[in-house]
Amino acid sequence: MKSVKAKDIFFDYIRTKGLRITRQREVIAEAFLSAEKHITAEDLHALLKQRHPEIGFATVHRNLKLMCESGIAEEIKIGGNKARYEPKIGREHHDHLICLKCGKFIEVKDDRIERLQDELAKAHGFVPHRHKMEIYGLCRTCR
Amino acid sequence: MKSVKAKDIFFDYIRTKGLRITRQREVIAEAFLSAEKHITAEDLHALLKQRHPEIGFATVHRNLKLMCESGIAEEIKIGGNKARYEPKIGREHHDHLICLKCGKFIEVKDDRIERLQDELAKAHGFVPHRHKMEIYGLCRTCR
DNA sequence: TTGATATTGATCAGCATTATCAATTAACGG
DNA sequence: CCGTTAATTGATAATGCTGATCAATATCAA
Repeated sequence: MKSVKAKDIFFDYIRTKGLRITRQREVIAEAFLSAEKHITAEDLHALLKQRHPEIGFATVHRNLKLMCESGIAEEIKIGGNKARYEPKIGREHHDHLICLKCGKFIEVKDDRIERLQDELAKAHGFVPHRHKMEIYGLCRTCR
Repeated sequence: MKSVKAKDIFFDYIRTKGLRITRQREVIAEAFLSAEKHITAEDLHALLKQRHPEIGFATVHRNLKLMCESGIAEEIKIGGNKARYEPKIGREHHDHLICLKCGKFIEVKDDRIERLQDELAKAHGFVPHRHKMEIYGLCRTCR
């Protein structure tokens, strides 16, 4: 199961770094991995508050960062808004279409674009590591 | 000359909106249009301080926003860092290659990618307005 | 020149995120 | 199982950037 694997990767990362596995880390990782995509630290904290009212916001924040470091999560920043996070394990890289009106996110990927992006970087002497592409417009229901 | 045209567009926009042309607006627009690309509000303010120590940071900030509204400037936000601004008039749309080590920006454009981005949006029922593409990697000198 | 009002500059307010710190708790060795 | 060490937590303060406020000033049409 995807979420189990991701949690294992996270915990392995923690152990490798000499850090510690805590009750909070388990709870936060589980909640994050089964939560809706593109969740904010605030929303994840609110979600956790239901069953674990003792977990503080700073801890949620710290652990989202740590999950990013470990490779199981990715931070997405759109415009100047607050950061959003999505699980990354077992999921392909993708980019986003963003509706200017309702704010909806759609995940997309086009292999031809990916290939051209690599070519473009190399043509300028760059060694590409990662990229970010956002297309803003009006979605089907808002246009 | 490019910068003259841009200033005219800016001032026309100001007049059309019933706003006023001030000494500060002139100075800020000139400095911005001849400054290095990708400048921050802070750096532009520091630059202006040399000859015009009376101009406040808030005014620089406000007028960069206003120049964006008028169409002669564009705001670029990379990651969660402070906003940067670049002149837009007489310049084509472009995207950025960003060096992960030295932070250098390179402007790039690929018509094939642009076309595919439009197709991609339309294929998902989106009406594309604008997009943003950043490729992170190591530049020629840093790799 | 005058009057109406936009602008300025200094400062304050808001926000998301990060740092701080005392108290707690995980992990390890014995 | 116990005790020690140091990472972690939770509350809160600090930071950094951007926007808002407001009295004083400057613009511009009449």
